Amino acid sequence: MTPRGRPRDTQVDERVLRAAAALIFERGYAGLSIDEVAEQAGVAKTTLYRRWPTKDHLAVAVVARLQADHEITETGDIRADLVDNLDKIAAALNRMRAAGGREGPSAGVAGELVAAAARHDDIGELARVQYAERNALGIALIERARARGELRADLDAEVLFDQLAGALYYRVLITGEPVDRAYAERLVSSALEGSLTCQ
Amino acid sequence: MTPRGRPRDTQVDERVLRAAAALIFERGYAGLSIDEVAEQAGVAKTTLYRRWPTKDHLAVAVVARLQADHEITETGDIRADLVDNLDKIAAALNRMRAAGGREGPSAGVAGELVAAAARHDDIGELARVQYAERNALGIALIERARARGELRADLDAEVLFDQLAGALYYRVLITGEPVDRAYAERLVSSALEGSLTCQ
DNA sequence: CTAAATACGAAACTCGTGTTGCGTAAATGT
DNA sequence: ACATTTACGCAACACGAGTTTCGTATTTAG
Repeated sequence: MTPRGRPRDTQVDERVLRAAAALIFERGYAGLSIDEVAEQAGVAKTTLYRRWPTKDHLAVAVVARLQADHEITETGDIRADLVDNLDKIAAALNRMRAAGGREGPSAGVAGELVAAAARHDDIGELARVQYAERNALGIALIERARARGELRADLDAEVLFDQLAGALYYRVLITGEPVDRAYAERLVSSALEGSLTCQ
Repeated sequence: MTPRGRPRDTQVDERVLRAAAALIFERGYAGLSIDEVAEQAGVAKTTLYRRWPTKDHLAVAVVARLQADHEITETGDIRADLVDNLDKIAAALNRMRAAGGREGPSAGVAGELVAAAARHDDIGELARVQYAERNALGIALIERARARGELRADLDAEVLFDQLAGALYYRVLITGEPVDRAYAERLVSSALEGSLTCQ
């Protein structure tokens, strides 16, 4: 069941993604020019647009290749497991934030990707599926700790994970504050131990 | 100390912002065309660019006018106070999300504004100051509840507020899930009560 | 009244994204 | 072989953001 016409040149994808990655990580999202990518990849612009219909789609493809979806580690200690997985999320966010040689509090490429998902339904749908999968893994991790008796029985696992991951994204995208392992530890402590005086 | 030359026509700001607001709320961010705004406002494009140097700046000005910064209410019951203030944040997010007649899980204009803050340092700086003020109000609210003895003494107020606000932004910008008062209540319950089995 | 300073308006311009039309290349089915 | 289908490359194009140039209008300083 090979398709009818001339097959696509598989080298095109590789060369374009490589050139685009070089540009986006050197000059940032605004410095990523489609014409320049096409030229550096030695490919016609029309060929490029056949694969990625907009600059946003191309940028998402570039970043997606580099975010090797991190494996979830599980030691059996929920505190350590949560810190570890949040730290991996934070690392991925920091990589995107730093693209383009940026330093300050700006969200960098991470902010552009949020807009890309808001602009194009297909990108948004794809991203939400990925996030849903990651959320499900985190929730499952929490549920298993609850089954072991580490966590309280009436816990809201979905909300708990939103609180943890959400705080990281909030700082990177909104307030511009740094996120690192130390922050992940504060976060997990606060969420697990609660804030009410002892009941 | 009036400045030297011809004074600016104050009607220009009003007419431009009104025209831009109409366009952005009817057609969304992509449907906001500078040429069209200038035409509908009866103003030359150069005049418009003298006030707002980019489309992003204009869009931020439009949205900023509509987000009458909500007053913080305080009843003395920290649970009710947090739910109330989170609900106001959620309402503002939902307004931005719905601009342009959008319905689905997309972040809508909210996503574009995140990117605008990432692209332009001055917008980012302005936004971060606003967020810092709002965070400070939330943290102060929490601190007063702690002083009253409602909350535990060793609590991390900064992280607690990140958890609450962050979960809202996470759902709107990232996972696309809805945020409403019911969710705010789940959120506050989870954060206040913690997740560990009783210590 | 005159000069300097600033604002407004109109038109032409640059630049980047994305599209279109057309000629050519490489595969399949009969 | 030959028609069909799809991919590639090239050039021209449409469109919107943002800039530049220049003429005109309105204000203050002297």
